[in-house]
Amino acid sequence: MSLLPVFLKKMAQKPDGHILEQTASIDRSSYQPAYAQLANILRQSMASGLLRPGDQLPSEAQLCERYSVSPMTVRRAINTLVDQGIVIAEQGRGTFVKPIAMGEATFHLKKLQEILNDTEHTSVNVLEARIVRADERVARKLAIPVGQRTVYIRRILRTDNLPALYHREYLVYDPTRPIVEAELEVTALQRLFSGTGETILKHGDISLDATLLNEEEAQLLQVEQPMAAFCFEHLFYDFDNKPISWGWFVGRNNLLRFTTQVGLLEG
Amino acid sequence: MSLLPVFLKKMAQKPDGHILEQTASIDRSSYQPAYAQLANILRQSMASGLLRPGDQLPSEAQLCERYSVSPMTVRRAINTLVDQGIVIAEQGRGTFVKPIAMGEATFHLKKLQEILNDTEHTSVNVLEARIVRADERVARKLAIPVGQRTVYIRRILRTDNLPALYHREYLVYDPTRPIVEAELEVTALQRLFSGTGETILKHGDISLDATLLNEEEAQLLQVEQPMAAFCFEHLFYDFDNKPISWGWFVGRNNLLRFTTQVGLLEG
DNA sequence: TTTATACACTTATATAGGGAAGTATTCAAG
DNA sequence: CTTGAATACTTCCCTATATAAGTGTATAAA
Repeated sequence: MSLLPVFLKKMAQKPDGHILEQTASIDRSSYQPAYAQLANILRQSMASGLLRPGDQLPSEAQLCERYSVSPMTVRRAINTLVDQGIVIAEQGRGTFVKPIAMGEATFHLKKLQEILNDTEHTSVNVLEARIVRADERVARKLAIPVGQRTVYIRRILRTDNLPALYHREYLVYDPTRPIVEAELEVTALQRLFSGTGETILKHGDISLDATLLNEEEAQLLQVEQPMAAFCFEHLFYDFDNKPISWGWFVGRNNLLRFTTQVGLLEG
Repeated sequence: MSLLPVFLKKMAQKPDGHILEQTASIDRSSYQPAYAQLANILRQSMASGLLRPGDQLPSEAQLCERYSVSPMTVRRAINTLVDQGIVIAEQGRGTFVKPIAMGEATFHLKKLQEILNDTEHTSVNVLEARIVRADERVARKLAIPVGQRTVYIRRILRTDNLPALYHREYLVYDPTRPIVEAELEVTALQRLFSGTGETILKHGDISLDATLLNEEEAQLLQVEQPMAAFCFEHLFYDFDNKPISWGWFVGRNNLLRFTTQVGLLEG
Protein backbone atom coordinates (compact mmCIF):
# COMPACT_ATOMS: atom_id res chain seq x y z
CA MET A 1 0.00 0.00 0.00
CA SER A 2 1.39 3.36 -1.00
CA LEU A 3 2.22 5.88 1.67
CA LEU A 4 0.94 8.76 -0.40
CA PRO A 5 -2.73 8.64 0.56
CA VAL A 6 -1.89 8.55 4.25
CA PHE A 7 0.35 11.56 3.83
CA LEU A 8 -2.34 13.56 2.05
CA LYS A 9 -4.82 12.65 4.70
CA LYS A 10 -2.58 13.92 7.44
CA MET A 11 -2.20 17.20 5.57
CA ALA A 12 -5.94 17.62 5.29
CA GLN A 13 -6.35 17.26 8.99
CA LYS A 14 -6.30 20.36 11.08
CA PRO A 15 -3.75 20.33 13.92
CA ASP A 16 -6.49 19.87 16.48
CA GLY A 17 -7.81 16.87 14.60
CA HIS A 18 -11.12 18.45 13.62
CA ILE A 19 -11.26 17.18 10.10
CA LEU A 20 -14.53 18.73 9.06
CA GLU A 21 -13.97 22.12 10.63
CA GLN A 22 -14.16 24.32 7.59
CA THR A 23 -16.63 22.48 5.41
CA ALA A 24 -19.98 23.78 4.27
CA SER A 25 -22.62 24.53 6.84
CA ILE A 26 -26.33 23.80 6.79
CA ASP A 27 -28.65 26.19 4.97
CA ARG A 28 -31.84 26.40 6.98
CA SER A 29 -33.75 28.18 4.23
CA SER A 30 -32.98 25.44 1.73
CA TYR A 31 -35.59 23.23 0.23
CA GLN A 32 -33.52 20.27 1.39
CA PRO A 33 -34.11 19.17 4.98
CA ALA A 34 -31.31 19.56 7.47
CA TYR A 35 -30.75 15.86 7.99
CA ALA A 36 -30.37 15.33 4.25
CA GLN A 37 -27.92 18.21 3.99
CA LEU A 38 -25.85 16.81 6.82
CA ALA A 39 -25.87 13.35 5.24
CA ASN A 40 -24.70 14.90 1.98
CA ILE A 41 -21.93 16.83 3.68
CA LEU A 42 -20.66 13.64 5.25
CA ARG A 43 -21.02 11.75 1.99
CA GLN A 44 -19.13 14.50 0.22
CA SER A 45 -16.34 14.34 2.78
CA MET A 46 -15.98 10.66 2.03
CA ALA A 47 -16.20 11.09 -1.72
CA SER A 48 -13.51 13.77 -1.67
CA GLY A 49 -11.19 11.57 0.32
CA LEU A 50 -11.24 13.72 3.44
CA LEU A 51 -12.74 10.80 5.26
CA ARG A 52 -11.15 7.56 4.13
CA PRO A 53 -12.40 4.02 4.57
CA GLY A 54 -11.78 2.97 8.14
CA ASP A 55 -11.81 6.52 9.47
CA GLN A 56 -14.05 7.41 12.33
CA LEU A 57 -16.73 10.01 11.80
CA PRO A 58 -17.04 12.82 14.33
CA SER A 59 -19.20 11.77 17.25
CA GLU A 60 -22.85 12.66 17.28
CA ALA A 61 -22.31 15.25 19.98
CA GLN A 62 -19.54 16.86 17.93
CA LEU A 63 -21.72 16.99 14.84
CA CYS A 64 -24.54 18.52 16.86
CA GLU A 65 -22.37 21.35 18.01
CA ARG A 66 -20.47 21.83 14.78
CA TYR A 67 -23.55 22.14 12.58
CA SER A 68 -25.93 23.54 15.19
CA VAL A 69 -28.54 20.85 14.86
CA SER A 70 -30.26 18.68 17.41
CA PRO A 71 -29.15 15.15 18.27
CA MET A 72 -32.13 13.60 16.52
CA THR A 73 -31.25 15.33 13.29
CA VAL A 74 -27.72 13.98 13.47
CA ARG A 75 -29.04 10.52 14.23
CA ARG A 76 -31.35 10.65 11.25
CA ALA A 77 -28.51 11.71 8.97
CA ILE A 78 -26.25 8.94 10.22
CA ASN A 79 -29.05 6.40 10.01
CA THR A 80 -29.52 7.12 6.34
CA LEU A 81 -25.82 6.57 5.75
CA VAL A 82 -25.99 3.32 7.69
CA ASP A 83 -29.03 2.20 5.71
CA GLN A 84 -27.20 3.00 2.50
CA GLY A 85 -24.36 0.83 3.71
CA ILE A 86 -21.59 3.37 3.37
CA VAL A 87 -20.79 3.70 7.06
CA ILE A 88 -21.05 1.31 9.96
CA ALA A 89 -22.02 2.39 13.48
CA GLU A 90 -20.80 0.36 16.43
CA GLN A 91 -22.31 1.08 19.77
CA GLY A 92 -19.78 2.32 22.24
CA ARG A 93 -17.02 2.69 19.66
CA GLY A 94 -18.02 5.09 16.95
CA THR A 95 -19.19 5.36 13.38
CA PHE A 96 -16.72 4.36 10.69
CA VAL A 97 -16.44 4.66 6.94
CA LYS A 98 -16.89 1.32 5.25
CA PRO A 99 -14.29 0.22 2.74
CA ILE A 100 -15.37 -0.57 -0.78
CA ALA A 101 -16.71 -4.11 -1.09
CA MET A 102 -17.37 -5.70 -4.43
CA GLY A 103 -19.53 -8.31 -2.72
CA GLU A 104 -22.06 -5.62 -1.96
CA ALA A 105 -22.67 -4.92 -5.61
CA THR A 106 -26.29 -5.33 -6.62
CA PHE A 107 -27.74 -5.55 -10.08
CA HIS A 108 -31.20 -4.14 -10.71
CA LEU A 109 -33.86 -5.27 -13.11
CA LYS A 110 -34.88 -1.65 -13.71
CA LYS A 111 -33.53 -1.71 -17.22
CA LEU A 112 -35.90 -4.47 -18.17
CA GLN A 113 -38.71 -2.44 -16.71
CA GLU A 114 -37.69 0.57 -18.75
CA ILE A 115 -37.77 -1.44 -21.94
CA LEU A 116 -41.30 -2.56 -21.17
CA ASN A 117 -42.53 0.87 -20.17
CA ASP A 118 -41.27 2.45 -23.36
CA THR A 119 -44.48 1.82 -25.26
CA GLU A 120 -43.24 3.93 -28.14
CA HIS A 121 -40.61 1.41 -29.11
CA THR A 122 -41.88 -1.78 -27.50
CA SER A 123 -44.43 -4.22 -28.86
CA VAL A 124 -45.50 -7.74 -28.02
CA ASN A 125 -46.28 -10.67 -30.28
CA VAL A 126 -48.21 -13.50 -28.72
CA LEU A 127 -47.00 -16.62 -30.48
CA GLU A 128 -49.19 -19.03 -28.63
CA ALA A 129 -51.73 -19.02 -25.81
CA ARG A 130 -53.54 -22.21 -25.03
CA ILE A 131 -54.53 -24.54 -22.28
CA VAL A 132 -52.18 -27.44 -21.70
CA ARG A 133 -52.05 -30.25 -19.16
CA ALA A 134 -49.21 -29.97 -16.68
CA ASP A 135 -46.40 -32.40 -17.27
CA GLU A 136 -44.23 -33.63 -14.45
CA ARG A 137 -41.90 -30.64 -14.54
CA VAL A 138 -44.62 -27.99 -14.64
CA ALA A 139 -46.64 -29.78 -11.97
CA ARG A 140 -43.67 -29.77 -9.62
CA LYS A 141 -42.97 -26.09 -10.12
CA LEU A 142 -46.58 -24.99 -9.71
CA ALA A 143 -47.32 -27.51 -6.95
CA ILE A 144 -50.32 -28.96 -8.76
CA PRO A 145 -51.20 -32.53 -9.79
CA VAL A 146 -49.81 -33.82 -13.05
CA GLY A 147 -52.41 -33.40 -15.75
CA GLN A 148 -54.09 -30.35 -14.30
CA ARG A 149 -54.87 -27.63 -16.76
CA THR A 150 -52.54 -24.66 -17.13
CA VAL A 151 -52.43 -21.69 -19.45
CA TYR A 152 -49.29 -21.69 -21.56
CA ILE A 153 -48.24 -18.43 -23.16
CA ARG A 154 -45.33 -17.72 -25.47
CA ARG A 155 -44.57 -14.18 -26.54
CA ILE A 156 -41.87 -12.13 -28.15
CA LEU A 157 -41.06 -8.61 -26.98
CA ARG A 158 -39.68 -6.33 -29.63
CA THR A 159 -37.93 -3.02 -29.24
CA ASP A 160 -37.74 -1.02 -32.43
CA ASN A 161 -39.05 -4.12 -34.17
CA LEU A 162 -36.01 -6.10 -33.07
CA PRO A 163 -36.82 -9.18 -31.03
CA ALA A 164 -35.32 -8.57 -27.60
CA LEU A 165 -36.96 -10.98 -25.20
CA TYR A 166 -38.61 -14.34 -25.54
CA HIS A 167 -41.03 -15.15 -22.74
CA ARG A 168 -42.65 -18.45 -21.88
CA GLU A 169 -45.04 -18.81 -18.98
CA TYR A 170 -47.33 -21.35 -17.34
CA LEU A 171 -50.28 -20.06 -15.32
CA VAL A 172 -52.48 -22.20 -13.11
CA TYR A 173 -55.79 -22.32 -14.89
CA ASP A 174 -58.49 -20.61 -12.88
CA PRO A 175 -62.02 -20.84 -14.34
CA THR A 176 -63.10 -17.84 -12.27
CA ARG A 177 -60.39 -15.76 -13.87
CA PRO A 178 -60.67 -15.97 -17.64
CA ILE A 179 -57.66 -14.90 -19.62
CA VAL A 180 -58.82 -11.76 -21.31
CA GLU A 181 -57.22 -10.42 -24.40
CA ALA A 182 -55.73 -7.49 -22.53
CA GLU A 183 -53.63 -9.79 -20.36
CA LEU A 184 -51.75 -10.97 -23.37
CA GLU A 185 -50.67 -7.50 -24.36
CA VAL A 186 -47.59 -5.71 -23.18
CA THR A 187 -49.55 -4.06 -20.38
CA ALA A 188 -49.74 -7.27 -18.40
CA LEU A 189 -45.97 -7.56 -18.35
CA GLN A 190 -45.62 -3.86 -17.71
CA ARG A 191 -47.78 -4.12 -14.63
CA LEU A 192 -45.80 -7.10 -13.46
CA PHE A 193 -42.55 -5.17 -13.61
CA SER A 194 -43.68 -1.76 -12.49
CA GLY A 195 -46.10 -3.00 -9.85
CA THR A 196 -49.21 -1.12 -10.85
CA GLY A 197 -52.39 -3.07 -10.34
CA GLU A 198 -52.06 -6.84 -9.88
CA THR A 199 -52.92 -7.24 -6.24
CA ILE A 200 -53.18 -11.00 -6.31
CA LEU A 201 -49.42 -11.59 -6.33
CA LYS A 202 -47.74 -11.72 -2.96
CA HIS A 203 -44.15 -12.56 -3.70
CA GLY A 204 -41.92 -14.17 -6.24
CA ASP A 205 -38.61 -15.96 -6.66
CA ILE A 206 -36.45 -14.82 -9.52
CA SER A 207 -33.20 -16.33 -10.65
CA LEU A 208 -30.73 -15.22 -13.24
CA ASP A 209 -28.70 -17.59 -15.33
CA ALA A 210 -26.42 -17.51 -18.32
CA THR A 211 -27.57 -19.99 -20.94
CA LEU A 212 -26.84 -21.10 -24.43
CA LEU A 213 -29.66 -20.37 -26.84
CA ASN A 214 -31.22 -23.42 -28.43
CA GLU A 215 -32.26 -23.47 -32.04
CA GLU A 216 -35.82 -22.27 -31.46
CA GLU A 217 -34.70 -19.39 -29.24
CA ALA A 218 -31.97 -18.31 -31.60
CA GLN A 219 -34.36 -18.30 -34.51
CA LEU A 220 -37.01 -16.29 -32.70
CA LEU A 221 -34.48 -13.77 -31.44
CA GLN A 222 -32.88 -13.66 -34.87
CA VAL A 223 -29.32 -14.36 -33.77
CA GLU A 224 -26.69 -16.80 -34.94
CA GLN A 225 -25.88 -19.90 -32.98
CA PRO A 226 -24.07 -20.50 -30.76
CA MET A 227 -25.05 -17.51 -28.65
CA ALA A 228 -25.05 -16.84 -24.92
CA ALA A 229 -27.99 -15.06 -23.28
CA PHE A 230 -29.46 -14.14 -19.93
CA CYS A 231 -32.30 -16.23 -18.65
CA PHE A 232 -34.61 -15.03 -15.87
CA GLU A 233 -36.73 -17.65 -14.33
CA HIS A 234 -39.65 -16.39 -12.29
CA LEU A 235 -42.09 -18.11 -9.96
CA PHE A 236 -44.89 -16.03 -8.46
CA TYR A 237 -47.08 -16.88 -5.51
CA ASP A 238 -50.48 -15.64 -4.34
CA PHE A 239 -51.46 -14.73 -0.80
CA ASP A 240 -52.02 -18.36 0.08
CA ASN A 241 -48.39 -19.02 -0.84
CA LYS A 242 -49.54 -21.12 -3.76
CA PRO A 243 -47.58 -20.77 -7.00
CA ILE A 244 -49.68 -19.31 -9.76
CA SER A 245 -47.16 -18.49 -12.45
CA TRP A 246 -43.92 -20.01 -13.61
CA GLY A 247 -42.00 -18.82 -16.59
CA TRP A 248 -38.79 -17.45 -17.98
CA PHE A 249 -37.43 -14.69 -20.11
CA VAL A 250 -34.58 -15.26 -22.50
CA GLY A 251 -32.92 -12.06 -23.58
CA ARG A 252 -30.30 -11.01 -26.06
CA ASN A 253 -27.36 -10.00 -23.96
CA ASN A 254 -26.51 -7.06 -26.17
CA LEU A 255 -29.84 -5.45 -25.32
CA LEU A 256 -29.67 -5.79 -21.58
CA ARG A 257 -26.39 -5.51 -19.82
CA PHE A 258 -26.35 -5.09 -16.09
CA THR A 259 -24.18 -2.35 -14.72
CA THR A 260 -23.76 -1.10 -11.19
CA GLN A 261 -21.41 0.81 -8.98
CA VAL A 262 -19.83 0.17 -5.63
CA GLY A 263 -18.09 2.47 -3.23
CA LEU A 264 -18.34 6.17 -2.64
CA LEU A 265 -20.14 8.00 -5.40
CA GLU A 266 -20.04 11.72 -6.03
CA GLY A 267 -23.07 13.85 -5.29
CA MET B 1 -58.98 -10.06 -11.19
CA SER B 2 -60.73 -12.59 -8.98
CA LEU B 3 -63.23 -11.38 -6.43
CA LEU B 4 -62.07 -13.87 -3.86
CA PRO B 5 -59.19 -11.90 -2.33
CA VAL B 6 -61.35 -8.85 -1.88
CA PHE B 7 -63.98 -10.93 -0.16
CA LEU B 8 -61.46 -12.44 2.27
CA LYS B 9 -60.09 -9.04 3.03
CA LYS B 10 -63.47 -7.71 3.95
CA MET B 11 -63.98 -10.62 6.28
CA ALA B 12 -60.69 -9.95 8.03
CA GLN B 13 -61.70 -6.40 8.74
CA LYS B 14 -63.40 -5.70 12.01
CA PRO B 15 -66.76 -3.91 11.72
CA ASP B 16 -65.23 -0.67 12.95
CA GLY B 17 -62.55 -0.88 10.28
CA HIS B 18 -59.66 -1.29 12.71
CA ILE B 19 -57.80 -3.94 10.83
CA LEU B 20 -54.93 -4.39 13.22
CA GLU B 21 -56.93 -4.25 16.43
CA GLN B 22 -56.15 -7.62 17.89
CA THR B 23 -52.62 -8.24 16.67
CA ALA B 24 -49.55 -8.69 18.82
CA SER B 25 -48.40 -5.87 21.04
CA ILE B 26 -44.92 -4.59 21.72
CA ASP B 27 -42.77 -6.30 24.32
CA ARG B 28 -40.77 -3.62 26.09
CA SER B 29 -38.49 -6.12 27.81
CA SER B 30 -37.51 -7.70 24.51
CA TYR B 31 -34.02 -7.54 23.12
CA GLN B 32 -35.52 -6.16 19.94
CA PRO B 33 -36.09 -2.40 19.94
CA ALA B 34 -39.64 -1.11 19.81
CA TYR B 35 -39.36 0.38 16.34
CA ALA B 36 -38.14 -2.92 14.94
CA GLN B 37 -40.96 -4.82 16.60
CA LEU B 38 -43.51 -2.43 15.18
CA ALA B 39 -41.98 -2.71 11.74
CA ASN B 40 -42.18 -6.48 11.99
CA ILE B 41 -45.79 -6.38 13.10
CA LEU B 42 -46.66 -4.28 10.09
CA ARG B 43 -44.58 -6.47 7.80
CA GLN B 44 -46.32 -9.52 9.19
CA SER B 45 -49.71 -7.97 8.56
CA MET B 46 -48.74 -7.51 4.96
CA ALA B 47 -47.24 -10.97 4.59
CA SER B 48 -50.36 -12.59 6.03
CA GLY B 49 -52.56 -10.72 3.61
CA LEU B 50 -54.31 -8.64 6.23
CA LEU B 51 -52.87 -5.60 4.55
CA ARG B 52 -52.96 -5.97 0.77
CA PRO B 53 -51.08 -4.01 -1.85
CA GLY B 54 -52.75 -0.65 -2.24
CA ASP B 55 -54.18 -0.66 1.26
CA GLN B 56 -53.55 2.26 3.54
CA LEU B 57 -51.67 1.66 6.75
CA PRO B 58 -53.12 3.06 9.97
CA SER B 59 -52.02 6.65 10.42
CA GLU B 60 -49.07 7.47 12.61
CA ALA B 61 -51.33 8.85 15.30
CA GLN B 62 -53.39 5.67 15.31
CA LEU B 63 -50.30 3.49 15.57
CA CYS B 64 -49.02 5.64 18.44
CA GLU B 65 -52.16 5.09 20.44
CA ARG B 66 -52.68 1.45 19.50
CA TYR B 67 -49.17 0.31 20.44
CA SER B 68 -48.46 2.90 23.14
CA VAL B 69 -45.31 4.25 21.57
CA SER B 70 -44.21 7.78 20.76
CA PRO B 71 -44.58 9.34 17.32
CA MET B 72 -40.84 9.20 16.68
CA THR B 73 -40.82 5.46 17.24
CA VAL B 74 -43.67 5.01 14.78
CA ARG B 75 -41.88 7.19 12.26
CA ARG B 76 -38.71 5.16 12.57
CA ALA B 77 -40.64 1.95 12.01
CA ILE B 78 -42.38 3.33 8.95
CA ASN B 79 -39.16 4.81 7.63
CA THR B 80 -37.50 1.42 7.64
CA LEU B 81 -40.40 -0.01 5.67
CA VAL B 82 -40.13 2.86 3.21
CA ASP B 83 -36.39 2.32 2.89
CA GLN B 84 -36.98 -1.35 2.26
CA GLY B 85 -39.36 -0.36 -0.50
CA ILE B 86 -42.38 -2.30 0.71
CA VAL B 87 -44.58 0.69 1.51
CA ILE B 88 -44.83 4.18 0.08
CA ALA B 89 -45.59 7.26 2.20
CA GLU B 90 -47.33 10.21 0.60
CA GLN B 91 -47.41 13.39 2.57
CA GLY B 92 -50.93 14.48 3.37
CA ARG B 93 -52.52 11.29 2.11
CA GLY B 94 -51.19 8.32 3.99
CA THR B 95 -48.86 5.34 3.83
CA PHE B 96 -49.73 2.57 1.41
CA VAL B 97 -48.62 -0.99 0.75
CA LYS B 98 -46.67 -1.24 -2.48
CA PRO B 99 -47.64 -3.88 -5.01
CA ILE B 100 -45.07 -6.42 -6.05
CA ALA B 101 -42.74 -5.13 -8.75
CA MET B 102 -40.41 -7.41 -10.62
CA GLY B 103 -38.43 -4.40 -11.78
CA GLU B 104 -37.27 -3.87 -8.21
CA ALA B 105 -35.52 -7.20 -8.08
CA THR B 106 -31.85 -6.93 -7.25
CA PHE B 107 -29.16 -9.54 -7.58
CA HIS B 108 -26.30 -9.57 -5.09
CA LEU B 109 -22.71 -10.58 -5.54
CA LYS B 110 -22.64 -12.00 -2.02
CA LYS B 111 -22.44 -15.54 -3.33
CA LEU B 112 -19.18 -14.78 -5.05
CA GLN B 113 -17.88 -13.30 -1.83
CA GLU B 114 -18.85 -16.42 0.06
CA ILE B 115 -16.93 -18.59 -2.36
CA LEU B 116 -13.84 -16.51 -1.82
CA ASN B 117 -14.14 -16.35 1.95
CA ASP B 118 -14.45 -20.09 2.23
CA THR B 119 -10.71 -20.62 2.52
CA GLU B 120 -11.26 -24.28 3.36
CA HIS B 121 -12.42 -25.10 -0.11
CA THR B 122 -11.05 -22.23 -2.17
CA SER B 123 -7.59 -21.88 -3.66
CA VAL B 124 -5.97 -19.67 -6.23
CA ASN B 125 -3.55 -20.49 -9.02
CA VAL B 126 -1.66 -17.60 -10.51
CA LEU B 127 -1.14 -18.53 -14.15
CA GLU B 128 0.73 -15.43 -15.12
CA ALA B 129 1.84 -12.14 -13.57
CA ARG B 130 4.03 -9.86 -15.59
CA ILE B 131 4.48 -6.33 -16.78
CA VAL B 132 3.02 -5.57 -20.18
CA ARG B 133 2.71 -2.41 -22.24
CA ALA B 134 -0.82 -1.11 -22.58
CA ASP B 135 -2.37 -1.70 -25.95
CA GLU B 136 -5.03 0.60 -27.32
CA ARG B 137 -7.89 -1.14 -25.54
CA VAL B 138 -6.21 -1.29 -22.13
CA ALA B 139 -4.99 2.29 -22.42
CA ARG B 140 -8.48 3.53 -23.06
CA LYS B 141 -9.96 1.66 -20.12
CA LEU B 142 -7.27 2.73 -17.67
CA ALA B 143 -6.98 6.26 -19.09
CA ILE B 144 -3.24 6.00 -19.63
CA PRO B 145 -1.07 6.50 -22.72
CA VAL B 146 -0.64 3.58 -25.07
CA GLY B 147 2.58 1.80 -24.27
CA GLN B 148 2.62 2.59 -20.58
CA ARG B 149 3.50 -0.29 -18.32
CA THR B 150 0.76 -2.28 -16.61
CA VAL B 151 0.73 -5.36 -14.43
CA TYR B 152 -1.18 -8.19 -16.06
CA ILE B 153 -2.41 -11.00 -13.84
CA ARG B 154 -4.25 -14.16 -14.78
CA ARG B 155 -5.52 -16.51 -12.13
CA ILE B 156 -7.83 -19.43 -11.62
CA LEU B 157 -10.00 -19.78 -8.53
CA ARG B 158 -10.83 -23.29 -7.55
CA THR B 159 -13.46 -24.55 -5.15
CA ASP B 160 -12.95 -28.12 -4.08
CA ASN B 161 -10.24 -28.28 -6.70
CA LEU B 162 -12.76 -27.55 -9.42
CA PRO B 163 -11.95 -24.49 -11.50
CA ALA B 164 -14.81 -22.04 -10.84
CA LEU B 165 -13.59 -18.61 -11.91
CA TYR B 166 -11.05 -17.32 -14.36
CA HIS B 167 -9.83 -13.83 -13.59
CA ARG B 168 -7.78 -11.49 -15.76
CA GLU B 169 -6.74 -8.06 -14.58
CA TYR B 170 -4.66 -5.09 -15.66
CA LEU B 171 -3.25 -2.81 -12.94
CA VAL B 172 -1.57 0.51 -13.60
CA TYR B 173 2.07 -0.04 -12.78
CA ASP B 174 3.16 1.99 -9.79
CA PRO B 175 6.88 1.79 -8.93
CA THR B 176 6.13 2.99 -5.41
CA ARG B 177 3.78 0.07 -4.89
CA PRO B 178 5.56 -3.16 -5.71
CA ILE B 179 3.40 -6.18 -6.31
CA VAL B 180 4.18 -8.39 -3.37
CA GLU B 181 3.61 -12.09 -3.38
CA ALA B 182 0.71 -11.78 -0.97
CA GLU B 183 -1.28 -9.71 -3.42
CA LEU B 184 -1.38 -12.59 -5.80
CA GLU B 185 -2.94 -14.94 -3.30
CA VAL B 186 -6.60 -15.38 -2.65
CA THR B 187 -6.46 -12.84 0.15
CA ALA B 188 -6.16 -9.96 -2.29
CA LEU B 189 -9.41 -10.94 -3.98
CA GLN B 190 -11.02 -11.68 -0.66
CA ARG B 191 -10.25 -8.20 0.55
CA LEU B 192 -11.62 -6.74 -2.64
CA PHE B 193 -14.93 -8.48 -2.21
CA SER B 194 -15.37 -8.29 1.53
CA GLY B 195 -13.94 -4.79 1.88
CA THR B 196 -11.36 -5.41 4.57
CA GLY B 197 -8.24 -3.37 4.15
CA GLU B 198 -7.63 -1.79 0.72
CA THR B 199 -8.11 1.85 1.49
CA ILE B 200 -6.81 3.12 -1.83
CA LEU B 201 -9.93 2.19 -3.81
CA LYS B 202 -12.69 4.75 -3.88
CA HIS B 203 -15.29 3.31 -6.17
CA GLY B 204 -15.80 0.92 -9.00
CA ASP B 205 -18.00 0.15 -11.97
CA ILE B 206 -19.10 -3.42 -12.36
CA SER B 207 -21.04 -4.90 -15.22
CA LEU B 208 -22.49 -8.32 -15.71
CA ASP B 209 -22.75 -10.01 -19.05
CA ALA B 210 -23.60 -13.40 -20.48
CA THR B 211 -20.84 -14.60 -22.79
CA LEU B 212 -19.81 -17.58 -24.78
CA LEU B 213 -16.61 -19.17 -23.50
CA ASN B 214 -13.75 -19.12 -25.95
CA GLU B 215 -11.41 -22.03 -26.33
CA GLU B 216 -8.87 -20.87 -23.75
CA GLU B 217 -11.54 -20.16 -21.16
CA ALA B 218 -13.32 -23.44 -21.71
CA GLN B 219 -10.09 -25.34 -21.37
CA LEU B 220 -9.08 -23.59 -18.15
CA LEU B 221 -12.52 -24.04 -16.61
CA GLN B 222 -12.60 -27.62 -17.83
CA VAL B 223 -15.92 -27.46 -19.64
CA GLU B 224 -17.05 -28.48 -23.10
CA GLN B 225 -17.61 -25.92 -25.80
CA PRO B 226 -19.91 -24.29 -26.57
CA MET B 227 -20.75 -23.08 -23.10
CA ALA B 228 -22.41 -19.95 -21.73
CA ALA B 229 -20.99 -18.20 -18.69
CA PHE B 230 -21.31 -15.08 -16.59
CA CYS B 231 -18.71 -12.38 -17.11
CA PHE B 232 -18.15 -9.59 -14.57
CA GLU B 233 -16.15 -6.73 -15.79
CA HIS B 234 -14.77 -4.44 -13.11
CA LEU B 235 -13.06 -1.08 -13.23
CA PHE B 236 -11.80 0.41 -9.99
CA TYR B 237 -10.79 3.99 -9.30
CA ASP B 238 -8.63 5.61 -6.64
CA PHE B 239 -9.41 8.77 -4.72
CA ASP B 240 -8.23 10.94 -7.59
CA ASN B 241 -10.87 9.25 -9.76
CA LYS B 242 -8.12 7.66 -11.81
CA PRO B 243 -8.65 4.08 -12.93
CA ILE B 244 -6.15 1.73 -11.37
CA SER B 245 -7.54 -1.68 -12.13
CA TRP B 246 -9.49 -3.19 -14.99
CA GLY B 247 -10.34 -6.83 -15.27
CA TRP B 248 -12.99 -9.46 -15.57
CA PHE B 249 -14.11 -12.69 -14.03
CA VAL B 250 -15.50 -15.49 -16.13
CA GLY B 251 -17.45 -17.99 -14.10
CA ARG B 252 -19.07 -21.35 -14.69
CA ASN B 253 -22.76 -20.66 -14.50
CA ASN B 254 -23.46 -23.86 -12.63
CA LEU B 255 -21.36 -22.65 -9.73
CA LEU B 256 -22.89 -19.23 -9.34
CA ARG B 257 -26.52 -18.70 -10.02
CA PHE B 258 -28.17 -15.51 -8.92
CA THR B 259 -31.41 -15.82 -7.04
CA THR B 260 -33.49 -13.17 -5.37
CA GLN B 261 -36.98 -12.50 -4.14
CA VAL B 262 -39.48 -9.73 -4.64
CA GLY B 263 -42.61 -8.83 -2.77
CA LEU B 264 -43.66 -9.48 0.77
CA LEU B 265 -41.56 -12.05 2.54
CA GLU B 266 -42.45 -13.90 5.71
CA GLY B 267 -40.68 -13.10 8.96
C1' DT C 1 -73.99 25.61 -9.72
C1' DT C 2 -69.54 27.18 -9.16
C1' DT C 3 -65.80 28.91 -6.56
C1' DA C 4 -63.21 30.02 -2.63
C1' DT C 5 -62.20 29.42 2.11
C1' DA C 6 -61.68 27.01 6.35
C1' DC C 7 -60.92 22.91 8.66
C1' DA C 8 -59.57 18.22 9.64
C1' DC C 9 -56.78 14.96 8.38
C1' DT C 10 -52.25 13.05 6.80
C1' DT C 11 -46.96 12.78 6.71
C1' DA C 12 -42.43 15.53 7.15
C1' DT C 13 -39.12 17.90 9.84
C1' DA C 14 -37.11 19.55 13.89
C1' DT C 15 -36.01 20.53 19.00
C1' DA C 16 -34.55 19.09 23.72
C1' DG C 17 -33.36 15.74 26.67
C1' DG C 18 -32.83 11.25 29.34
C1' DG C 19 -31.53 6.56 30.08
C1' DA C 20 -29.50 2.06 28.40
C1' DA C 21 -25.64 -0.43 26.66
C1' DG C 22 -21.19 -1.17 24.85
C1' DT C 23 -16.09 0.26 24.66
C1' DA C 24 -11.74 2.05 26.10
C1' DT C 25 -8.96 4.24 29.29
C1' DT C 26 -7.31 5.34 33.80
C1' DC C 27 -5.93 4.17 38.15
C1' DA C 28 -5.62 1.78 42.36
C1' DA C 29 -5.21 -2.68 44.69
C1' DG C 30 -3.27 -7.13 44.75
C1' DC D 1 3.36 -6.73 36.47
C1' DT D 2 -1.33 -8.17 36.51
C1' DT D 3 -6.00 -7.67 37.69
C1' DG D 4 -10.20 -5.33 38.42
C1' DA D 5 -13.13 -1.45 39.46
C1' DA D 6 -14.36 3.19 38.33
C1' DT D 7 -14.97 6.55 34.84
C1' DA D 8 -15.56 8.89 30.60
C1' DC D 9 -16.78 8.30 26.18
C1' DT D 10 -19.31 6.47 22.38
C1' DT D 11 -23.61 4.99 19.91
C1' DC D 12 -28.35 3.37 20.63
C1' DC D 13 -33.16 3.82 21.87
C1' DC D 14 -37.10 6.34 23.29
C1' DT D 15 -40.16 10.10 24.97
C1' DA D 16 -42.62 14.40 24.46
C1' DT D 17 -43.60 18.19 21.84
C1' DA D 18 -43.93 21.67 18.19
C1' DT D 19 -44.24 23.35 13.52
C1' DA D 20 -44.53 22.90 8.53
C1' DA D 21 -46.65 21.27 4.51
C1' DG D 22 -49.53 18.57 1.47
C1' DT D 23 -54.42 16.50 0.68
C1' DG D 24 -59.22 16.12 0.80
C1' DT D 25 -63.69 17.53 2.39
C1' DA D 26 -67.16 20.26 4.09
C1' DT D 27 -69.06 24.68 4.15
C1' DA D 28 -70.11 29.27 2.93
C1' DA D 29 -70.11 32.91 -0.45
C1' DA D 30 -70.71 34.41 -5.21
